[in-house]
Amino acid sequence: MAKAALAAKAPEERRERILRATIAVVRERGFAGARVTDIAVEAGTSQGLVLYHFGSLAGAFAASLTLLEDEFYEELERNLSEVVGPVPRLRHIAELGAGHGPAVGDWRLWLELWVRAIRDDDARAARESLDTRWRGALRQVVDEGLAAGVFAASDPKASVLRLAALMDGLAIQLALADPGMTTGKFTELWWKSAVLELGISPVNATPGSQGGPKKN
Amino acid sequence: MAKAALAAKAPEERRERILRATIAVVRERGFAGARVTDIAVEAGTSQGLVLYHFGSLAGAFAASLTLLEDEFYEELERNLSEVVGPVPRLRHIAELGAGHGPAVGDWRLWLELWVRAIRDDDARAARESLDTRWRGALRQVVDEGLAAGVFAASDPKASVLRLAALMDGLAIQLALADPGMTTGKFTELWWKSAVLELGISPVNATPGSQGGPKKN
DNA sequence: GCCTAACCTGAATGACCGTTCAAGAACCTC
DNA sequence: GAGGTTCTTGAACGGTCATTCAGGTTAGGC
Repeated sequence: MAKAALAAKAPEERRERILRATIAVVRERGFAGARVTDIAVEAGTSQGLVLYHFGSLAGAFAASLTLLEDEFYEELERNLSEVVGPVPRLRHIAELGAGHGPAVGDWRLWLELWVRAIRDDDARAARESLDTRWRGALRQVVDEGLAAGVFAASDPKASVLRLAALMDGLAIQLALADPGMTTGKFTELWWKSAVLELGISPVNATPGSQGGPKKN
Repeated sequence: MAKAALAAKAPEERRERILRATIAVVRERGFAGARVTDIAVEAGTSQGLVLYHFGSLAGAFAASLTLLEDEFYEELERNLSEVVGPVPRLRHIAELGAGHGPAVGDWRLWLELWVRAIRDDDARAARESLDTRWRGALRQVVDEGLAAGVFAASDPKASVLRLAALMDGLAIQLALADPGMTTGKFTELWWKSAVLELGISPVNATPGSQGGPKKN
């Protein structure tokens, strides 16, 4: 019985292991450089199995995207639930981009996804969904702050769009290790914009005011 | 004599034609999908010649990047010189991203370059140089406005960084045809940020105040 | 008008890599 | 525990390129 249960799970576990391997390889080599063999080796199985489960390399890519989506969402939720109150949450978001959390902070993977989304429908859908969720989370924090009276925004939707886009733009420079861009700068540049955009008062805007002691 | 001059130029012209073809093909199919044959066909020559001039496909990519750089810079200069005064110039920049000018507005090509820059040194250098120039141009406009007293910025460098990054971030959505993102929205979202970031007074901030009649 | 060097071509080469396949292992059902 | 289904493997296949090459063409120097 125990053996049976274990066995029943094994194929499913293997499948997932392959999906994770796919993501890892894409992260490492990009979509363009990811080979079936790389994935098989990374997952500790054979090429054959990768194709057995997903039909083709493209199939493996597509399937790995939905895993990515799920994990991104889950991690985002977990991350934001750690912190309470609109200002600290927003600050937390500012710091999220700087590399907290493997899925969220993985900007190079994001770049890969964007480019793939130009020509691949699965990637396009995944990226769109990911982005929508991400903006939704940001929007939620903004609404909280608005309701609490600590944020002010005449057009919250536009503000969210801008803040999300700014983060992507800064992320490019972080991902490409632009000289002069660091995680610290990333956080502060974005935070300053958020303060400006949402009319956060200087009293609340100090990073140290609600978080632990921090030196940026 | 005339014949000689023409002949002397022919190989060089062909070379350049190949470089332009390379850019065109990358734009169309991406770096990952660009084949030597595609380039040869696009340029109206043979595969052999592409390799003869550039040694390898990667060589053709690299060489085409420097052409891209030059043309980008040239076009940027030309574009900005068309308009006089800091506010109209900044407004012009806001509209630049929305597709004016083939090199500047070509956001998909930009995405391709970013991803290639993750792993290719030539692309990395090209992208960095391109970005530096771009930020420099923006910085120049900002400084003009500061000197004229129509802009206010406590940290111009940071403002430029943010405005440049915001444009990249918005560009991603434009490039990927995100539902709800249009060239008009792109321009207005960026412009609003610029107004906020640079403390442009509402009197100056109205798009129509210095340009032709416009409805956004 | 030859000679040499630069240009140019497209067919041949060979490596790489996705996919197929034949065979076997594992395991569930009855 | 026999039969059948699901999983798993790795070798073999075949197609797709980048690159090489052998052989032209062109043109400028002499």
